[in-house]
Amino acid sequence: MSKKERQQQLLSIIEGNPFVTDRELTRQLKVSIQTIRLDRMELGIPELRERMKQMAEHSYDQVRSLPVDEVVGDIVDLQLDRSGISIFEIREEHVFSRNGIARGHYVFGQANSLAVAVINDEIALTASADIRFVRMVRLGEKCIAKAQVRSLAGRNGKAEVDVFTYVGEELVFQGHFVVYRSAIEEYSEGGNRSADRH
Amino acid sequence: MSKKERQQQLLSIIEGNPFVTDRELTRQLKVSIQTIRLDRMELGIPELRERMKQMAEHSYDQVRSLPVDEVVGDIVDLQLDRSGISIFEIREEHVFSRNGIARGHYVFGQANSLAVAVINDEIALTASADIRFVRMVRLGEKCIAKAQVRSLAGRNGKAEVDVFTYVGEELVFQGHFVVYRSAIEEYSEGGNRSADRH
DNA sequence: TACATATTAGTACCTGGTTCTAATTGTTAA
DNA sequence: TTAACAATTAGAACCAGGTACTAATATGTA
Repeated sequence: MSKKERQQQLLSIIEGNPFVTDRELTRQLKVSIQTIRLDRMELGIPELRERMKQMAEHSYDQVRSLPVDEVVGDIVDLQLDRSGISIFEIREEHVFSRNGIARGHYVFGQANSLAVAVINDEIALTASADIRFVRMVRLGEKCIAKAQVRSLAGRNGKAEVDVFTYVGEELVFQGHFVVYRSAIEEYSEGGNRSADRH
Repeated sequence: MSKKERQQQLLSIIEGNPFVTDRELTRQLKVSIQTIRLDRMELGIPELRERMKQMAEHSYDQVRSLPVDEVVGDIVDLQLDRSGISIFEIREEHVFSRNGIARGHYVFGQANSLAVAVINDEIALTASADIRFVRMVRLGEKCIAKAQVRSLAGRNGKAEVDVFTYVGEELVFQGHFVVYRSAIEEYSEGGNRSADRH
C-alpha cells in the first residue's frame, strides 16, 4: 500500500470513528506508531484528545446558546413578551428530495419555536395553532419569521402570538399560535397520568 | 466557607464551565488541588478529559442519529386517498431538555407527514392547517397518528385530511389539514419567481 | 485532652500523546 | 555500483491532567 493510499485510509478510519487512538490505528494499518503520527501531521489531524475537545466544545457552544439548538432557526432578535425574529435557511435535509420543496413541519417548526421562545416563561407550550402555508419554500431559501405577541392574558394563562414568515419580500407562511404559559396545573394532569404508566 | 458550600460552588463552577481544570479550580476556590480532587470524588464528577469525552460521544451520537429525524414517524398502514397510521416514539432529541416535554413541531411533523403521505399524488403539500395540542407529550411516549381523508375535490385541487394522534387511549393532538394535490400551476409561480433570484 | 474529620503534601504511575534525534530500509538517478 | 533521497521505524525526554496511595498536619468538638 502506498503512502497516499494509507493516508487516505487513515482519513476515512478517523472519519468513521473519531475516537480511535494512534495505537489502534497501528493495528489497522500495520505500520509503526511513528508513521501514523507523521501521517496525522501531514494531514493536519489533531490527536485524539484534541479531537474530542473540539467535538465537546462544538456541542457545548450549541447547548449554551439553547435557543439555537432547541429551536428550528436562529433567533436574531428577541424582545420577550413582545416580538422576535428568527432566520432559517432551507437545506438538503429539510426538503422533499424529489422536488426540493421544504417539508411543512420545518417551516412550522421555525414559527412554532419562535412563538414559544418569545413568551418569557419557565414553561411555554403550544396549545393550538391556526396556520397557512402561503407558498412553498424551496431549497436554499432563507426564511425570516417575525413574531408579534398579541395578547398575554396574565400569568398562568394563554398568550397569543402571530408569526409571519417571509422569503425576501414574499410571505410564505402565517400562523396564529396560542401558547400556554406555566400552565402546569391544567396541563400536567394528563401528562402525569401518562407518566404513571411508564 | 464550609465543605458543603465549597462543594456546592465547585458543582456550579463546573456546571457553568465544564472545561475547567483542577488547577483552575484551586485558584477559584482557594483550596489545595487534593481537596478539589477529593471533592470531585465525593460528588462523582469525572476528570476534565472524561467530561470532554462524554460530551463528544454524546454529540457524536446525536449527529449520527440525524438522518432518523428526517422522517417523523413510521407509517405502518396506508390506504392512499383514504387513511393512514403512523407511529412515532418521543426520544431525547425531540424534547425540551429542561422538562422532557416534546417540542410541538415534532408532534405536528408526524401528523403533517402522514397527511401528505396519505394523499396519492406526485406533489402533495400542506396548504393550511388548524391544529390543537390537546395535551403535552413526554419523553418515551409512543404517538400513534391516524389520518382520515375527508374530501378529495378532484384532481389539481385541495384535499382535506383529519389527523388524530393518541398516546395509548388519550388524544394528544388533533389537526385539520388542507393539502394541495399537484397544484403546480397556482403554486409554483411564487416558488419559481423566488428560485429565479437564486 | 483525645478523637474524628478535613485539608494539604508528596510520590509513583497512567494515557495518549509531542518533539527531537538517529538509525534503518527502499528507491532511483547518475 | 553507488551516492542521494524519501520513507519508515526506534527510542528517549517531556507534557497535561489526571488517578491511587500514603502520610503529615490542621481544625473542630465532645
